[in-house]
Amino acid sequence: MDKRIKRYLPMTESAYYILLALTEPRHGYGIIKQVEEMTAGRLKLGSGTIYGTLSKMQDDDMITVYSDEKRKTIYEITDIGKQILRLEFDRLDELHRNKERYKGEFL
Amino acid sequence: MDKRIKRYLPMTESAYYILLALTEPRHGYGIIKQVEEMTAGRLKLGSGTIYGTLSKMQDDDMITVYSDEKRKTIYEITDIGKQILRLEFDRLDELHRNKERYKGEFL
DNA sequence: TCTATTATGTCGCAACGTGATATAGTCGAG
DNA sequence: CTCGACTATATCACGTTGCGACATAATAGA
Repeated sequence: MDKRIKRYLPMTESAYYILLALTEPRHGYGIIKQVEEMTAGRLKLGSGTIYGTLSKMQDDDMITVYSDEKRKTIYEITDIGKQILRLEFDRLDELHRNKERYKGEFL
Repeated sequence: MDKRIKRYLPMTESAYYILLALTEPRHGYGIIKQVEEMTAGRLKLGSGTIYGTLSKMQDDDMITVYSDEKRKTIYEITDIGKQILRLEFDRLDELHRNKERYKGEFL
């Protein structure tokens, strides 16, 4: 596992949901709407957040620009992106386990 | 729910584990060791991280300084701190549910 | 025609994590 | 009794990041 991958962990909530929204190729605005749906309206991503994160992810080969139809830019997750997402899944599992283990102390 | 609380969500991994380590009052170094144990050595908090986060949390009444025995400073979680932690638990539940729901698409 | 929605992009600020650095007490091995 | 390892706390500067604000424009419907 190289440094490029490690740099992305822990993943921010925004970055995590942006990647998770890419179950299928989507354009920026579609990602915003998908994340809103996944979080029941809780998380509304600002344009600076998606387009900023998206171009950073592109630099790091986590996503590719899929196509340009009219003025839409379609993003697609790469194998590297999937790999990082899976590592984040593992981290989330750990967080979840520790939550279950200790939450009783804080009720 | 006031702004003071909302400002802490989403919580960073470091802040989350620091609070979670306060199941009982602990001093800074004890928190570092407890977090290391909870994460099986994965997360080693730097001194800048704990003492920085700890004094910020103190400013926001999430923790209180419990006592000074010799040169140790003991930190204890407050009711506000517990409240924020519980909201973070809820957010983590949502993350976990969405992970379970979509992870199949990335294997 | 006007307004809401879709759609993309940039800029600067504030916040955060962290390593480096400094300081000092304790305790066991040699 | 000395030396190194570990315990313990604290501050500073640095780079990265998230994100709101702002700008721009096309499209669809009222």
